[in-house]
Amino acid sequence: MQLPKQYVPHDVEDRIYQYWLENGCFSAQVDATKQPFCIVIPPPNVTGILHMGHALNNTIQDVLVRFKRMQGYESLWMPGTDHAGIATQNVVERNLAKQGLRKEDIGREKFIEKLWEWKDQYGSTIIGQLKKLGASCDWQRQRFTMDASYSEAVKETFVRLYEKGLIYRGNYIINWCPRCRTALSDEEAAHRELDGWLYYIRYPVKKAASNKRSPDYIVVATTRPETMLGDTAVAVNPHDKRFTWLKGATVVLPIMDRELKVIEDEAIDPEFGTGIVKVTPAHDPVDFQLGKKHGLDFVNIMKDDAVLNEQAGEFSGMDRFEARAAVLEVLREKKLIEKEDPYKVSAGHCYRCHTVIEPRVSLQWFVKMKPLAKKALEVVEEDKIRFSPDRWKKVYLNWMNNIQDWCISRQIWWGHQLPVYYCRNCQEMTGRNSKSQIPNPKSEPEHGIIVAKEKPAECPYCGSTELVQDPDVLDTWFSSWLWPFATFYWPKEGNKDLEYFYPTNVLVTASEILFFWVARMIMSGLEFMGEIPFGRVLIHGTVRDAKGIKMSKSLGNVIDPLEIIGEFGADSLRFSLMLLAASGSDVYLSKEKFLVGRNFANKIWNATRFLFMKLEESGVIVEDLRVDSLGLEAPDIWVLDKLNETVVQVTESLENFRINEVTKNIYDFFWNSFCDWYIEIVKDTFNAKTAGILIWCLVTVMKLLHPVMPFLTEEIYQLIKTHTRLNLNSSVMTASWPEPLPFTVDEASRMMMARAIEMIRVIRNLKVDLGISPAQKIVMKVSSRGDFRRFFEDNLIWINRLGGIERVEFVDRLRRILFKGDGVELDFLIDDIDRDRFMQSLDKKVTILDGQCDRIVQKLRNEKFLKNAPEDTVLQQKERFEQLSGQRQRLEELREALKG
RNA sequence: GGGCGCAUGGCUCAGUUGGCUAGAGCAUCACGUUGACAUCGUGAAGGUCAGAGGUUCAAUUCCUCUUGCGCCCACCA
Repeated sequence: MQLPKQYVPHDVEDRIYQYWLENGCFSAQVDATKQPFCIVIPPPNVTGILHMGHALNNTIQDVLVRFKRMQGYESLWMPGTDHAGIATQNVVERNLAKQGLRKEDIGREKFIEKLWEWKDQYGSTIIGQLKKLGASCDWQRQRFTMDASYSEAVKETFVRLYEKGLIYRGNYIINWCPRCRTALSDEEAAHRELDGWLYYIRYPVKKAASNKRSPDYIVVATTRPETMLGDTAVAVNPHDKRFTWLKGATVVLPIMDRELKVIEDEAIDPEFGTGIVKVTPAHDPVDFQLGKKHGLDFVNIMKDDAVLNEQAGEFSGMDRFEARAAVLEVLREKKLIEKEDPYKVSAGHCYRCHTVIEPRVSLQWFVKMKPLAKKALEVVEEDKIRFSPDRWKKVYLNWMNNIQDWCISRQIWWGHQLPVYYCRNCQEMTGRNSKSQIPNPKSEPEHGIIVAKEKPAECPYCGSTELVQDPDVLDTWFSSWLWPFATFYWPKEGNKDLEYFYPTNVLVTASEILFFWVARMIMSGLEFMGEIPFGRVLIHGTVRDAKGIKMSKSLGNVIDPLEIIGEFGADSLRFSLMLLAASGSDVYLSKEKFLVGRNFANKIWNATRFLFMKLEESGVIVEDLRVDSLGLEAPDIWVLDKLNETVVQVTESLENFRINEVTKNIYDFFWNSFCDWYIEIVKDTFNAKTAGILIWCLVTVMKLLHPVMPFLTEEIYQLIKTHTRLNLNSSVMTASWPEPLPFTVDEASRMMMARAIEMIRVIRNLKVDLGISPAQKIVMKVSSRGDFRRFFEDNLIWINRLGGIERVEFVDRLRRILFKGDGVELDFLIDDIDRDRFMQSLDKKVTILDGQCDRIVQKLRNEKFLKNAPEDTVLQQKERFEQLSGQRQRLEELREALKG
């Protein structure tokens, strides 16, 4: 069988993935004889298309899961998707808009139907893409956050929290997205700084309380002038002497001609603006607090699409930004604007559609977070849950300590409808933004509100059967936060899977959803399971483009992982990503970066191809490796020692989530030690012994590399089976993780190899320094004694080969010496050497050595160093000095000899 | 306003209790088709480890400050 000269991933990947699926390689079962290892996938949105962030996130997970599986754990990677309320609804709404329809035109039921249709058709796109990436998820367990069983869990938790008094309904100021027309949580409002203006507006003073003469007007500063239409007070700091006269005065709101109260509050910063604040309790979070505290009126001036309502008088019907301009115009006309300063305005933006958020008083449902946060703080403080990198611990604790109540009701249709029923008889079914805008928070259960998993037959308060379910749905994260246990069909009784796999082991995620998701999962796990949901949180960096800008579709700077897979293969993509993703640091990508992975895959492929060729050529049959009976020679021991070292390092790096070290170590061993040295060394002495070692190294590397490059390693593993008689596992992915081979390396042979390798480098260098073509084989005269002489002669074949040497003549003494090493002197049988060039290179080496020696001498002459430094260090430096000065001495002699 | 992170050859990064000659890959240059691989081989050049100060016998590494870049949090009207 002839293998192609280049590794062609397309021929391999789909076939192998299919093989894994058919053999149930990804499925995990409860197995009491094994330790479980479980990762739950951060469920991608059903609207999702695989991007580099996913590729990074999921490759890390796959590496860990595959590693643990090979280590003998019952390894489960739980997959699934998130219904992504707002995002998905937006997509389907857009599709509807193409037909000129709004969701209201077809009604809720029909619209939901359309959403499910869309989900069935496109919702698994990203799952297919994850398969392309090589993800070894247990697909039979795939879950969706709106599965019937999952909905049960959502309802269960809502009811439990409500019964515990941790869920309440109330009129509060919330973040409102006028485009999505829904409330958002604080986390969903992303603050961004924009260039804006600070307007100074004059408010006329009608009458002052004191008889003293007072100004005709006061000046307030605002960035959102249109909100003045909802002003019901002005406020000053009680200690601000400038405005004592204002106390008891009546201020008139321009345009609206409304009388405003004057209030005093410590919260007002006298330094800011004019020291007087306009207060708009219904449209500003701070003002809302002031309004509640001082019993102000709440005037809501906007409809749910941020168009001003009838409360806005002449501006009614205008969009908020139109109204801003219009209000300013009127004020300018009336000469009520004192000044306008350019100003950086920080405004919340909807994290789904990026529209500017409007703070707004609204009747919503909330979760009380402080009680849930308590334990979630403890488990992280006590390191029961550990973050990697650990700096995230601080970020987490800081957020958790300052946690605010969570607004969970959304005014959209796609999602889990609140398990809340209103009795028409007891509850007046007013609209959400009824005229009564005065906040009326009640944590006591209200009459006529029934919270239950199923619709009750009648109202428990009055017996009426006219019950209506709350039309709102829950925040998507209210279902996602149950992911680590709801995916195991919690709260079903006698749940063996849940018992076995929960708590899960590692959660791998980007820092962006630390608060949205990770923190909340910790709270929900503790609350509902009474146990942490995972022991480790691995936080990786953000994927950026070559300039360091975050990759995003809207910026058009994305590199499509599927395109990379198409061009270079999934393994190349994975390897390159893992190599670049140092733990927790951001990844800067450009297309060229994937060449490393592609080239490495190709290198492995060709080394394999070569080994198979040699096997066929020589007719050697490779059977299981028996190190003790092979009669290992120096290069064999050397390479197996390096291999052992690699096994240890790679295993340790994986245990510590340092995946970029894994790729580096394997790359280095395979390319340098194995290909550049060992294969070259044994090329001419290929026999049963070396074949065994070569194949053993290859098998071991395939295992070590399998978590990162699953396809290539499986393909080669299978090929090894057909080319040898090794007793291998059916698949590399279920093979056992490598252990270091049990043998000890004697220090002497290790030294011999190191010296031989060094000598070959010297010979190669000499050729360059002497102006000899590397292709030209030279005859070398050698004077060597003792062990190294013996080693030299024993290993002559490969030393000659790698040094480009025709033959070696051993002599007692050299007349001319080109190199003096430890126990060896060399000369080339060649007359016309480029003496100047050679001298030059010698000079340079001497200079470098001089510098190094000087530094050490300085240290060794320093009494304080000798006194204070540990003995080891001093000894080390002394040895080092011996070595360097020896080298220097020999170079000096060479120089003298050449001169003379 | 508070907190965090990063700054190492042209580029991307290693450098894990302070002490071997600060390493690698890519890019550059020179040479090379020696029976796998030009997606390759051999070799070379390239670094005041951002700046200043401090601790120490010794600092890329620890501390302080400065500068530059990035991120997160916050009720800066």
